[in-house]
Amino acid sequence: MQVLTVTAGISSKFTGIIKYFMFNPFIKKFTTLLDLGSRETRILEGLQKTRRSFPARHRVYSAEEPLRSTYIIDQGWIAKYKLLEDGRQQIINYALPGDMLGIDAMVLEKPEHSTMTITGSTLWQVDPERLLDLFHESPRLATAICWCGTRESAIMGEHIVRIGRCNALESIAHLILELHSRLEMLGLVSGNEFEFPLTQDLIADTLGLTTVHVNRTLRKMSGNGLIKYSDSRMLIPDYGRLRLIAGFDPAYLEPDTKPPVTRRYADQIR
Amino acid sequence: MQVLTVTAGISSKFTGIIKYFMFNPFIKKFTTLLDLGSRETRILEGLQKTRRSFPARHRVYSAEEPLRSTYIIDQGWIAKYKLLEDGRQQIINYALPGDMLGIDAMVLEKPEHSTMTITGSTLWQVDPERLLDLFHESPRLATAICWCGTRESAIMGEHIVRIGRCNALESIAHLILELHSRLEMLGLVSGNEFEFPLTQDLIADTLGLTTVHVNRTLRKMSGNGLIKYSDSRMLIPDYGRLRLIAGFDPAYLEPDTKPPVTRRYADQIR
DNA sequence: CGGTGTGTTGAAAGGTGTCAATGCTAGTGG
DNA sequence: CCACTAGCATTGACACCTTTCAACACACCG
Repeated sequence: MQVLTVTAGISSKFTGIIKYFMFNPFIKKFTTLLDLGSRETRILEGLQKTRRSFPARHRVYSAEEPLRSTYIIDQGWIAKYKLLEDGRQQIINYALPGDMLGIDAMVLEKPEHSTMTITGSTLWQVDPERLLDLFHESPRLATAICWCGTRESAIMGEHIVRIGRCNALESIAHLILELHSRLEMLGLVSGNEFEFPLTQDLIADTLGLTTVHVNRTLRKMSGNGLIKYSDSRMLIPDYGRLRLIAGFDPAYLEPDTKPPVTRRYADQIR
Repeated sequence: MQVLTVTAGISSKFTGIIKYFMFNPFIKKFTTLLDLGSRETRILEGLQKTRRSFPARHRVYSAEEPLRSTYIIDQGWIAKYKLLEDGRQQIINYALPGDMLGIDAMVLEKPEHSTMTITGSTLWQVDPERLLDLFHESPRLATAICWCGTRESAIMGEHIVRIGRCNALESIAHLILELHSRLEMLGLVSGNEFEFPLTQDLIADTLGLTTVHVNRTLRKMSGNGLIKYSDSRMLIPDYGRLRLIAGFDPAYLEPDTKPPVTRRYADQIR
């Protein structure tokens, strides 16, 4: 549990900076896109000031109230969702360690969605005005943050396709595979098995289905040996077969190795 | 048709800069968020170099091929969509005058979706590396571009809700009202009536329905006096009633007047 | 003039939702 | 240690929204 004791902004005198990278999913994400100079690393670390913990099933912020903070997820699963007046609920997206939450706060008074923790979670609370500062201090990091937005849009786009044009089996399979890929990038998958804290209720609200139908589909998938699912853990016995059913291609989750942003201004690494 | 003859980067000596703002949906969009200095205006104008026209139902770029350009829409409707292997199609989003297309190109080799024109359209073609330059030249504009991304995410979020949790009637109503609001901001609505070039086929691919069902629902809506729809024109006789059915609130389309981004660094207007 | 794209309608099939009841497990408090 | 509750998973029967398949009308266009 040494990870948990790492302090924000810790000097590299105390902890090898490389080691810190490996343990901090937020900075690690940036290094997959850009080579970071030490000044840039310091700026990113500087964002991570206040650390807050939330229990499972706890609202982080609500679409009803003004949002004065941005967050960076250190650990835990968070759902962004919207509520309809009659109680219907739709989950828009999931945020995992390293993801940012509520960047909206930079340009909007109220967020476009509400958020709740799925599991117990710890977040870095960031002042949105500090984020604006970052845009002025390091244009390279600004583009990287834009990339985070682009990636999230890509995820939402896939989400739209699976809700709109896939049946229950396909869309559940696709959701499982997406989360699998994202967790794998975080080093949270071992042997195609991973923590999967979503209840059937949540899956239903994610894919626009009912709990009952999710249950039936999940049972069928278990029966067919497509998944093994119990005790909040998911196992994918035959990745290829599941992938085929879902029509899943993880490309939209992975950063390109050679986009313009990595080439241009590469000499300004600081 | 004077609008069409305005040249990019035109000097304010020739055309009052205010007038130019009013005619250019891209720059106009920025002015709703930020007060622009003349240098910033020049940077934005500088982006709009090559102007290209496309006929209706024409692909602008495809998810299969590398994307080397970003676009700014001057006029026309463009659909972002994805194709599944078996031919199913899902429209992710619509882009209207003033919107940007393919910002992905800044950070990705291949775009996350394909695009096609709905109507005949004219676009400004922008070099994505020039966009990167913009991040370095004007952090304020960079944040504004981020805001464009945030707004698009908000639109996609609403889209997810209407596909996932709304029935055909609700989601069609919601789509109509969203487009109505967006067109209204562009000054393209007169008396709750507006050009509506979507075929029932396209509506179906947008909302994850079938053409047949869209047709039936649309007929029912016409029968109830909810809409008047013919000849590519849409009329909303009773806005309040349609709004109620759709559960529509245009807040997610409108920029806040006082977000942090407009306050901080306001002294750096140049 | 025929072809193509779009809109329209009917009948039947099917996926998904609704309602309702039950079982199971973990946690709580007495 | 045992009721008791809350949350989640599971199942059956039935209704309904939506799809599928098929056919036809209409306008536009080369």
